[in-house]
Amino acid sequence: MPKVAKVIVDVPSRETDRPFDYLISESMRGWIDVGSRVAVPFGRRTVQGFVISLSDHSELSLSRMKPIQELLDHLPPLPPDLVDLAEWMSHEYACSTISALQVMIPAALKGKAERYIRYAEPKQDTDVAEDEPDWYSDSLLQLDEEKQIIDYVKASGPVTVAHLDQRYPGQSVIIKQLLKQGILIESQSIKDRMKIKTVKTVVAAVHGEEAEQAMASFNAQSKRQKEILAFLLEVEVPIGMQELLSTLGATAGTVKKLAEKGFAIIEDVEVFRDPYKDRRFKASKALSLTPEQQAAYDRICETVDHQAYGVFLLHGITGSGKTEVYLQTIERCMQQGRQSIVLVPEISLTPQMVERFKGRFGDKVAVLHSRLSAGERYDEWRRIREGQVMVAVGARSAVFAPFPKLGLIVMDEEHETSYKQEETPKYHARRVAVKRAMQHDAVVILGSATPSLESYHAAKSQTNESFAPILLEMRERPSGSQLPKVEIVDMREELKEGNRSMFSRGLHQAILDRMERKEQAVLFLNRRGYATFVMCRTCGYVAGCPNCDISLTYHQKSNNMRCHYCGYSEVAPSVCPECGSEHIRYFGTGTQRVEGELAKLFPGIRVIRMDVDTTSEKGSHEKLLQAFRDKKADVLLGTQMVAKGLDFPDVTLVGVIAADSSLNFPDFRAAEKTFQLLTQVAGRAGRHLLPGEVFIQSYTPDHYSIIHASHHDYLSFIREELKHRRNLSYPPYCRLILVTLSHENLQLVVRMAENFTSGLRGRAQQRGWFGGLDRFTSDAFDILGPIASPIPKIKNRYRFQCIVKYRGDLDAIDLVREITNETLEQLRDGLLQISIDVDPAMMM
DNA sequence: AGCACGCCGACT
DNA sequence: GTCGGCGTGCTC
Repeated sequence: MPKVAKVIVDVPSRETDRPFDYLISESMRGWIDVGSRVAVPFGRRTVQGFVISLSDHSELSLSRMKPIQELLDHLPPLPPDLVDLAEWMSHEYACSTISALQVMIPAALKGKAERYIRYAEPKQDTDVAEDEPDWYSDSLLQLDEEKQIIDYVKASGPVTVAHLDQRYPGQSVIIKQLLKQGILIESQSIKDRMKIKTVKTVVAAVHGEEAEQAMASFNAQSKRQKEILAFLLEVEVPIGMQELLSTLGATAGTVKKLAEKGFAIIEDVEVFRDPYKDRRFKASKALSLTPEQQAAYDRICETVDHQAYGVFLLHGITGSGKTEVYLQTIERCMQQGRQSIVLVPEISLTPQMVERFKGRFGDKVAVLHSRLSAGERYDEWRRIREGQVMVAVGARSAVFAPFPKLGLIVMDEEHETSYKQEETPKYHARRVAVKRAMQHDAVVILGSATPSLESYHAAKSQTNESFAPILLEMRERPSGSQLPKVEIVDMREELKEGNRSMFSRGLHQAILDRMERKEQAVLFLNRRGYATFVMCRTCGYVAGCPNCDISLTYHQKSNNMRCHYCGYSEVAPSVCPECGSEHIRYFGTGTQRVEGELAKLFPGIRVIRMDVDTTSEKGSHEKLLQAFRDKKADVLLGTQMVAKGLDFPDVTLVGVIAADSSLNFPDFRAAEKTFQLLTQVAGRAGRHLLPGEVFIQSYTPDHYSIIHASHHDYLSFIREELKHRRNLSYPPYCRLILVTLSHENLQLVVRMAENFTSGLRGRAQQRGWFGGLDRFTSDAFDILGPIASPIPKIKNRYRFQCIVKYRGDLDAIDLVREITNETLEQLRDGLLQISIDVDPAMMM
């Protein structure tokens, strides 16, 4: 039996990001496992840690090792495969192992040390006894207080430091002294943030003849007890204390008496907080599949039935019934005794979505989402860990659901950027899902109407560099309904003809029509963030970087425009360099402005506005949508968030105010994002009985992303976009790492950023990464920057960034990490922060 | 991250 | 002369 445990301690620092060896005491052997959560002494405090492996040996001598102090859970919170996955993540995303482990478990298990104080029983022949005169000789006043504290601790047993501080305020000095003298002793143990909720249950402890004897033993006075026992004998199974008391009108004292006599047993039983306890879910049965659905399902099942690893990219237009394919594949897995994970973007984890899974699989489903309380989340997670459910539905982090026999991971809307975590560890759930599927010989289904370029390219090229999904297509809607007609409106024409408003005449008229017909409209303002770009309203010209082909960001203070990839900058023009028009200015419209304009142009119009301001409150998101569903408004006006997962029967008009604002967002994915957004929006209208109409307003109406979106033509779009990416060498033709350095001192951070890039460049040169080695461009490795970050200062810290471009087969992550460590060592002031973002979703 | 050890300024 | 400032180094 192993005596040594390698433990990753919960101390977030670079120096402690490695295993520490601990002895497993005799009594704990056999209980400690890989994935166990333990309390260990670390320095002079106690911290939480995770066992990542067991061993019989250690580099350290026995005497230098400390024993594990405490085992914190009955069942290790992490199965071994997740421990392996955490180590993989720490390499792939250049994050600490502890941060990877922490993201896998619910917040409730993030235990912190609590300090306890108890009285040290004086031993007859120790120094403590001899020291006594010493501390008795202090001033009488203090002596009195000391005595009080000692007596209190003696009487009440171990108490927390916090409690003692509260009871004897301002006397921490005395307590410290007593600790120093060894009269009081301090200990620490890990306390979870959340307690397991229990409920008292009662069950009869006697049966048959015994029970008869017991029943006979009651006298007139103990009539109540007799009643209770009779009841318990009848129900046989344990019954909740509350239920027992209320049905019989008895009191807890009576039941306790019965238990004391040994006739009944009162037990604490764990209960699970069920967030969907009061909801009724309409049971649903498997629908019959269309030929397309059937073909996809059959192909996937082939792999599922072999219990082999496989990734499928299910490309199906909006309304083609992808969810039904997921549901039936999950069913198939379940029949084989294997569990499934369903990942959905947080924003579409709506009650309707949950209903589909609960309706089909009932209480075999656990749901994990951010709106749950920490306790509810913890309980749902435990139902997974303890094998009580077969399906986990949730956002990004549900990819870590600790199932024993994982058979399937479904990732719906796989192109969504919310699958990339923006905080450390900055993982992408898609990559993690693929990795987990490999570990488990499981299947991944990536579903989307507009697959990401990464996934589509991987499927087409079948270079198994990262993963090579099998492409499955679904082009029809089971309902047979047609995709709506999309009209592109050229806003330059509108301006030319004297319409300076933000609504084209066509859209204006369409809104009036809906108000008259009592139908509804969704207006969509696809503005992302604050970044402003410079655009000509006459000809649609947008100032872009000559090197990077992304829009330049306008800076008001200096009146210049900059590229936040490579640092190129030029003065903002006052007339359009293309057509000479003076209608050139920075561009950006807020939802409030649109709302004001609507009120002005359409008297009496009822608008629900949905943006970060109106949805910051918990639950407000759903409330607003419900209000709109109840027809409390004519128009729903919002940003991205209105585009997803919405399905309103009375919406017959969708308007995109300005497709340009997302198209010219300074990011190489701007066109892709625009296409996805527009396709999604276009798919929203007219899904029901009423035919739908879509207006897309733009100053660059001939851009391929707008044209192809209007024809619902994914293939043409992706061909064109892939060509662009290849020409400029952006993903999926290379990989990127975004490195951001920050410090309060501007000069310092500039210098360190330069040191970092030159260090990186030098080392890459040594490895021969520069030069004409690769397939598409001149270099296999390139560094852009350093330049000021798009947000150059956050919380008084100046930020500089650089972008590392590299061919996927180079271990650039390792090199970046190495140089990061060296840079941090150059300036050991603890104030320099370097953040590494592998495969960044947003380059900000 | 904490926490202690360790070596230089303004106070009883 | 001491309290305490935070630089530096370590935690199995």
